[in-house]
Amino acid sequence: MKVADKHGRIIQAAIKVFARNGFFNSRIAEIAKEANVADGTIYLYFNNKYDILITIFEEEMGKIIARVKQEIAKYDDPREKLYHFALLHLSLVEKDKDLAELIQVELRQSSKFIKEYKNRKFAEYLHIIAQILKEGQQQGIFRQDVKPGIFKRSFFGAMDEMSRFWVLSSRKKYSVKTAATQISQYFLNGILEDPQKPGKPASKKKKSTGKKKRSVK
Amino acid sequence: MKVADKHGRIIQAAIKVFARNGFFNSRIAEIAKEANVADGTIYLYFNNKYDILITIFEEEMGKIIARVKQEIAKYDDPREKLYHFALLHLSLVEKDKDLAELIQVELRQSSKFIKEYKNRKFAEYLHIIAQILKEGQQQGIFRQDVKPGIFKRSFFGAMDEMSRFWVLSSRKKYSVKTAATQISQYFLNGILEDPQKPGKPASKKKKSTGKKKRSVK
Amino acid sequence: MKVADKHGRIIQAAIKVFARNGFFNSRIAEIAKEANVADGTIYLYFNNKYDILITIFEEEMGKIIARVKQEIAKYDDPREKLYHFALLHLSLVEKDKDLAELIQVELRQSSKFIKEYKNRKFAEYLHIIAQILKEGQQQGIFRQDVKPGIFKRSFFGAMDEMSRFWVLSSRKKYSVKTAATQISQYFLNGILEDPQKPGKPASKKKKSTGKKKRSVK
Amino acid sequence: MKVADKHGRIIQAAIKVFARNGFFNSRIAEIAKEANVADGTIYLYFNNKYDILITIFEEEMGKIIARVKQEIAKYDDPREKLYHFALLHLSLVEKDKDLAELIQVELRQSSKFIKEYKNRKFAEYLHIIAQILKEGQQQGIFRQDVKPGIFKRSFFGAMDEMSRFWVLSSRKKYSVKTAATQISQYFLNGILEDPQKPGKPASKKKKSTGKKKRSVK
DNA sequence: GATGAATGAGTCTTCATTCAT
DNA sequence: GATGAATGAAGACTCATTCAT
Repeated sequence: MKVADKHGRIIQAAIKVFARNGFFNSRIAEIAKEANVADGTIYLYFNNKYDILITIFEEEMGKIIARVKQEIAKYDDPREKLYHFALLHLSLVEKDKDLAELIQVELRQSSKFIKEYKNRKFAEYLHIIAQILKEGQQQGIFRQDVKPGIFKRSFFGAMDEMSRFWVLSSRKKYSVKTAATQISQYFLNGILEDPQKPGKPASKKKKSTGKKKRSVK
Repeated sequence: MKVADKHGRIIQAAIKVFARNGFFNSRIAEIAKEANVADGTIYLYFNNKYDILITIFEEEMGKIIARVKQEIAKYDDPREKLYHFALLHLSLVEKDKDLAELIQVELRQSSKFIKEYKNRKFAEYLHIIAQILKEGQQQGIFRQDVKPGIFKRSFFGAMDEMSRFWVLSSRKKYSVKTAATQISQYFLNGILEDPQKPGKPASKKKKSTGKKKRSVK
Repeated sequence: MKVADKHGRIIQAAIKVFARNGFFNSRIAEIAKEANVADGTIYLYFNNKYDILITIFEEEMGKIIARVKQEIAKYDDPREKLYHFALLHLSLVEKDKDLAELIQVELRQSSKFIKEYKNRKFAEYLHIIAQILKEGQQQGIFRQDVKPGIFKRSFFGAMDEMSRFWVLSSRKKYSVKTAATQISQYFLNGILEDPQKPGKPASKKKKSTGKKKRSVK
Repeated sequence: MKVADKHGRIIQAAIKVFARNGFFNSRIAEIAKEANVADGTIYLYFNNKYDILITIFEEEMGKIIARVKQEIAKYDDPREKLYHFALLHLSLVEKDKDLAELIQVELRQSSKFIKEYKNRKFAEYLHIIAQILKEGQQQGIFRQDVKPGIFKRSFFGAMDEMSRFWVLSSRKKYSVKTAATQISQYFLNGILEDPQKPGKPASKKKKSTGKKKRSVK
């Protein structure tokens, strides 16, 4: 396995190198060295530098999606599903920071330089979140006015930004569990102390009301 | 003013060009052409290509931060502040897509190739969110167990992912107002139909119940 | 025989591939594929890429020379020999265009990149023409002042340029017989209507005669 | 002129280098060095390596064609024209061997690797010869059955092969004048001692006739 | 200050050749 | 002998940066 599977070795090397330097600042020669193959060997397995990046995305995202689907299938309750989605997502990020960084930082901008590339895997990943939401809506657990298209992006974005923080700062102030719990709490219960109060009060400008509702601070 | 302010013209040209091609696929010559100056002139105003990017970030983020601070200062209620933060953020994205894209896609990875650059402006931006939260917590409006470090990133991440969708897809399924409303709703009230129910039920595996599809809580 | 004779198969494949792409734009891999052998197998039969080219030349030119010698030996009259030389030369070109093209286009410049290679076969081919001429001169058929060194190249060049036309244009405006007849006519009789008139009149500048358009001779 | 005119300097350098090594074995770096410019500078004047070759051909052939047309316009007599065409052609070859070699050896095979390139200049050059012939035919000087399409290629081929000999061997056994005279003689008068005899005798096989016409050698 | 022609370091990619199987 | 995966040297071309004008 170490000797053979050049494809896998190159992929792993590329993940490391791309994560370290960024795609554009990575050299094929560096990947080759990291993978212990000759420069030219890389071109026996990939068409070009971009192709390596795309392949990483397709293959690794494929694995992640399968893993996540399998995980949330364990739970019935959409609330549970959402929480475990977050937990697993953040765990995977923690486990393979290089890959996480790559997906977050490099593949996001892939649309910029690979016009043809449609990020189907990413759409598929987001779709899982939307499905959980819809399930909950059908069961009457989640509010009907929540728009899946906005929710899936918000939820993913929340986790993702948290991940970026971990990935880039290389120190981790909060545990995966804490982060997953907090984030799912935000989305499930909101952050209001007393949920009976409306989340967004009728727009009332600071200066418009003479009888100040309360003095901030 | 248009003719004289070379610095500004170069910055604007660079925003356009970087947004169009990405930083690494943008050419100094293209920026120069767009700005109607000679290639060499750019080096009278900036040290190098990276410097243009950093300057864009510093200057434009500075403006945005000032703008946001001024906006939320209009409101007393932290809930209002949060909503208007989201509304303004998304409006700014909509108004200047090039800049938004640049900040989202390119500057995120600036740490990759500009090791010395610490993204203070971005931290400052996130800090505003944390401040709103803390304010609400002090007023007893927001729950005390919400961690500012996680919340600020989650909230920002939610908006940001939504923005990316707009910026990259160039079609806009939802209005700015809808998105801002939805997102602040998620974070303030959560998405539960009946907020009395706890957001995260005691962990209960699917397989545990054979018959009933599921009993929520 | 087809299966066994790898040498021959490689040669034939190389002729095809070289003719199609030119020597420098041909790939060993392509020749190997065309010959239905592995890339490495080629190096069991040839030292390197150049060696294939040289071998083609040596072997194929050898066959051609033998064929031509045998053909002209059938005729006594040097005039006949010359005509049949042309006829056979052009017929061979027509029959194997790939080989003809290769010899014409690629092997001509072989001296450029294979310093050691002296084109003996080609010299031998030209020599046949010179021999015919000398024979005719000894018989008093051909003029004594015709220089074999110039004649052999002129005659060959005439046929060769005609061949190149056929080979490169892939359409054939004139038949082999017509071309061979015309060319040998040019060299044997010249193109003058009245051979009594000298071919090259005493140099007389245009401007010398004001009225009469010109007086030949 | 030495300092400026980079275009011209690069062209001259390329002619030298291409002639020395052949197109495919020439390095851009070598041309740059020869021209005393940086590698990159070449790309300010030419699109790519092929473009240099094509430009050489177009520009230099253009000059040659103009020169030749001007020269033969001095003479009225088609026979004179033909002779002076040959004389000038060979003189030009002698004067700039590098260019001559380039045109002969490299540009001939240009069709192989530059599919789009149509060799119009070369066609134009050949056309001049055909025009001389037609002129002579109209004046009743040249035989009517001579086909311009064959004649122009034969005449050019004769000169060209002679040139190649000079160019490649770098020694010159015959003077330009001798060669020009001989070649035009061949084509105008043929090589027969007694032009009254038919150039091509009725096909008569060696062995078919018992009374040998003559014993060869 | 402004220009833009010139520079040349840097890298992806190709492909003839090798060699373990 | 035959294979074809692996090698790695080599080169066309790009483009950020400089500097003479």
